[in-house]
Amino acid sequence: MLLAEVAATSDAVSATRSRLAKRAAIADLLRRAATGEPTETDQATTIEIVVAYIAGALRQRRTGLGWASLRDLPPPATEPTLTVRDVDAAFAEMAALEGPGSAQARSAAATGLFGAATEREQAFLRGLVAGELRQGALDSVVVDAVAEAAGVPADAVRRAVMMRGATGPVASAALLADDPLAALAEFTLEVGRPVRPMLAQSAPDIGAAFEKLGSPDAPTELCVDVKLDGIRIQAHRLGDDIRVVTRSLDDITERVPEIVEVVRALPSDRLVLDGEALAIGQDGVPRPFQETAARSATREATPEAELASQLQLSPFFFDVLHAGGRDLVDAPLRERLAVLDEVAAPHTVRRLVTSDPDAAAEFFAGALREGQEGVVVKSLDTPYAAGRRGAGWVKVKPRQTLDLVVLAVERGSGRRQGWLSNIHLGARDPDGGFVMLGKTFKGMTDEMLEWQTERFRELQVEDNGWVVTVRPEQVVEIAFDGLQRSTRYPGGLALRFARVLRYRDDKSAAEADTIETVRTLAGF
DNA sequence: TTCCGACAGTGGGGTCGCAAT
DNA sequence: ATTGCGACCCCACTATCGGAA
Repeated sequence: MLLAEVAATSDAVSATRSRLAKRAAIADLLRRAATGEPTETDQATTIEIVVAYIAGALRQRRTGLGWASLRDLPPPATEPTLTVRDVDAAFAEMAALEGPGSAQARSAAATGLFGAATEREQAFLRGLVAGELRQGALDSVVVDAVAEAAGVPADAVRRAVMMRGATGPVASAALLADDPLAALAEFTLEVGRPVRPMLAQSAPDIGAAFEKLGSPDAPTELCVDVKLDGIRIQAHRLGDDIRVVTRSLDDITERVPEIVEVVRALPSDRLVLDGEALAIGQDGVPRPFQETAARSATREATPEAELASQLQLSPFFFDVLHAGGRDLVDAPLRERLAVLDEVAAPHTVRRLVTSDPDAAAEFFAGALREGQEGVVVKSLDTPYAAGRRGAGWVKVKPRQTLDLVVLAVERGSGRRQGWLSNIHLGARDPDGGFVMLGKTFKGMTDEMLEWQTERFRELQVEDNGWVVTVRPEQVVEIAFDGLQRSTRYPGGLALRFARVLRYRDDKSAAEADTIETVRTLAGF
């Protein structure tokens, strides 16, 4: 199959806002991809590549190519000749390059590939490399399209994808099998093969979380887990063979020997566990997320690094998908927790099971006093809905706010093209001026974007084509999750997950919060 | 007919590893 | 040694479509 056909489908997908029409266009592409290659193997490969590309991704996890390396492209070809397998082979080659001179070799390979692409194909490839296709369809829509093309229920495909941890192999199986449903049914949980993790929704407070999960009439018993501020881990154990992966199913086994040891010492030798890993201080208090992130991102535990850091990650498990030969994905949480306590104690997350929102609120407050991030409220009746932001789990975190001053605005892109979008935030310095603490584009409605575009044009003092600097007069109320150390900003600290609550026209910049207030909040 | 669940989009800060400078 | 880029860890929020109620 030609790359041009995939690009043409991408155009059709972009051109409509209807998800059903997007799905139909992709299903049609997949049907065509499922025929026309010489061998069954080529056929399967082609489907896998097309599934990746039309979902806006390359098959290679890392190519070393990024936005910056595509600034200067060779002149485009006039006729489309590239097949999707040519393109995949080219990226595979680039991904395999390493060592001195690799950047040049990669650049040469990219020039070769892009030089063989037409103008339209170049744009499509650039979108794939940068992960910015913006056609209104990602993996979920493609999964639905696979179902349509194979003539099977979407749930059957979705479930197979969650078990396989990837869409490509599931799509080729469904599209090439004589009996697609039977082929999909063969994708079952396999110990050692990562599964897409179940995600949580969020709620502003415990009461809202209970409302989402409980029955409106009678009190409902719910599980309240402490939410830890670390990295998500999924641990697989098959005898002495242990594997640890992250939320995106990246294998980090080599980086976390201490977690491997914990799992190895558990009483069951066939396990799939879901949990969180983080660094805990000598005092038992969780270390800041930045330290956990640094520890888990360090690839080789060199002896010096080991000595220097002394920082160990501790795993805390909150779910179990398989134990001792028994699959638990479809079992209700209540049952899974009973098994979890048998196989993972004491390395489990602390929890409370209650139907009383007040008791849950007290538990939440206690978790915060311990230095934890918050809680996750869970229905005890739901199965493990992998890979979807299912309604079964709801997280609750505290929210802090500050009144800050807008120092500059950046032009928006994509659907925010034409609007001033991303605002720079400053705290007042009592000695004069403002100290920048970060930026945010979150929490803005279209109406606010419209308003702020006009407002900041009024306050404009400079426009360099990307950033519009403004007179520091507009106060904005910002919500955020916490403060972290920063080397980027002059105050040495930055806001974590800042978002706009509202613009405050009742306050002048002279009444905005000061950098001292922020420092006191941060405690450093 | 209205409501709401699921999805895509729009980017945020920090960290490491790696190649080039 | 420093710098710039790529990849990936954490993520919040709004707009929209289309099926459920």
